[in-house]
Amino acid sequence: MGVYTDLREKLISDYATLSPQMQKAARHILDHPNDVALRSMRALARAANVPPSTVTRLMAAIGVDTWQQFRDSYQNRLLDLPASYAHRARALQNSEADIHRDAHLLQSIAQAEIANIGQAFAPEMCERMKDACEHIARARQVFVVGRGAAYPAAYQFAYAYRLFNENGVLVDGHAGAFGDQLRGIGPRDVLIAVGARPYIRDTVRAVAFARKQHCPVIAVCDSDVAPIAVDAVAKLVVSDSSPSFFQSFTTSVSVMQALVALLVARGGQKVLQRIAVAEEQLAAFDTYHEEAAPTRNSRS
Amino acid sequence: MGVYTDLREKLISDYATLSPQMQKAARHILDHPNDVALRSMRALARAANVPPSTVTRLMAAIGVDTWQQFRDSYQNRLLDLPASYAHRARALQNSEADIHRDAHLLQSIAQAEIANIGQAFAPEMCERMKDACEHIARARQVFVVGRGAAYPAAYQFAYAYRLFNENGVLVDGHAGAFGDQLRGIGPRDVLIAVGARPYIRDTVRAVAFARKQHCPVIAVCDSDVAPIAVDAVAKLVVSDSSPSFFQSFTTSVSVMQALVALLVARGGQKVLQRIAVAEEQLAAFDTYHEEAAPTRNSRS
DNA sequence: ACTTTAATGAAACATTTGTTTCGATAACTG
DNA sequence: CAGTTATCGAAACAAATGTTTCATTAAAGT
Repeated sequence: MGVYTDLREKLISDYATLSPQMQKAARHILDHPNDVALRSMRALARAANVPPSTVTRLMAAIGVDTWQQFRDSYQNRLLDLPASYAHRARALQNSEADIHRDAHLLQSIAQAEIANIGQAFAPEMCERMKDACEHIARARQVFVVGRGAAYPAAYQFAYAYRLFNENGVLVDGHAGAFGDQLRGIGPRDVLIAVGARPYIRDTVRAVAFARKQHCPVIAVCDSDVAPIAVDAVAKLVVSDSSPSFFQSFTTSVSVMQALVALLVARGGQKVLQRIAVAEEQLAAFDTYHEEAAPTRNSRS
Repeated sequence: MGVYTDLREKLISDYATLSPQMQKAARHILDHPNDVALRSMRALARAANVPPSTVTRLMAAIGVDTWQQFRDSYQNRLLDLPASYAHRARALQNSEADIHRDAHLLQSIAQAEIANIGQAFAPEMCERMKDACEHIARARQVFVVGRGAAYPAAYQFAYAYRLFNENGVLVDGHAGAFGDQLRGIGPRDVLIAVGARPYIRDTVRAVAFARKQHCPVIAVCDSDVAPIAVDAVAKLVVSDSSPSFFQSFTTSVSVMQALVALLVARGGQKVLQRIAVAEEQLAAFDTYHEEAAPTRNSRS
């Protein structure tokens, strides 16, 4: 069981000295250790976008004679892990509390997240998501509102959406301009409102205002009868149950992301091109960090 | 096609009707399920003292088309993907594309989310989260930085953290004050940086600056060798793989939330009281919508 | 500028893989 | 008993795997 850690550590410590292509391979291995254990070397190379020879060379570079050796150590790691996620959590529940309380809490969180995702992507919800997309695709302007803990979900959608459409508005109420941003909202627009109990007044007001202007509302919330879901054309109900003290909006983020994915899939090639343009612009603005060129002369 | 529900059950129930040699193979499979997932069919046959053809025949006998299918289900069990999801997704893949393409996409997203959560909350990562909490709990000030798509994760943490501690700073670079917000950062503070490839320059710069000031860094990122993870005291690696076009930061949000939960658990009663106070304040500011009193005649 | 070196991907290579074929053997049936 | 069937394993097969080779290219050194 020590073999695995050694190889992984070696991969990390030697990373800087590796050639660019080997870095690509090493990185994929570090990020997808299970691929090493379960898939073939060639399959891994394909996934990493690297010729098979590079992987072989990488083995030599980190002092491993053969891919089989490397793979074995990763398989052992898999075998050391308790078999099942559910089993893991259950086992922890039965163990002494003090040392494992943290671990138990984390496992509970993970379990809750998975359960929430499962509910949010149940068949009926998927149908509702598709309906929601129809409305969004037809809309003149797409407003998104989410305050407090729900803000990340709203932001996430607005950020991604703006990469391929210019008619998205994140109603974030900066500088108190909460009302301003909704000015002009009407029947041909759509408002996506994110919130869960306790509902934040601003969000409820925004929904009420939109409804009064006959603007269709898509509600991402915790109940079919949530105040922001009344008369909504699509109610995307996400469970926010969490063992932690706070309500969990992570599932809302997932749902918002799924909406974006649906829109992109619907938009086809044209949307992809727009995204490419947006990315170019970001690169031109020097937004992204250029990865360090592999230090050639810094080898040990 | 057909009975994917549980191949192991099928093996057990049909065991009596199988030919002696097939029973030998079946028995070995039942006794050594991991061999199915990790080793080759021929290797398994050797271990079971059976010619390869027997295994192939066994597959046909239990109604499985190909060894690959069989092996996949055992690999999934190892990876602990909830079976229902894997199967649902696979079933949809085989269905007519046009109507179900959206459904398939959504199922893939759900599946990916669950897999990502599973990885992020693997035992080793849980250890790292606990380490990270130690640093946060000791810190004089807690800085959080995340730009672009990673912003929701950073925001989520800052928002929740501020409910029970006043030493949290969300480095969001509003009004270009990106540098200002990091002024005074030092060895007794901690910087939590969230980001994935492509890394946004601001985030990388923030990390570099913090490191120069000898401030410990907690990196929530997509790789052990991410630029923002260099020399980090805790590297929380979250996979951002997603079938959608965009990288998925939902797992990062989950991890950030888990950090908060750990901190709250660690803080005990005192923290809970502070949260109660914070909520009272919010209520006093009229932040929350008062739910309509259940109208008497609107019984469910 | 030229030489030397390192890096890279395509192709070739020998194995190994999962599957199929086919003759041999055993078991059962009439 | 003969004849049919079911079972089995060796061999053949195409497809894949992991590795090595080699020519080409890009970078460093002189």
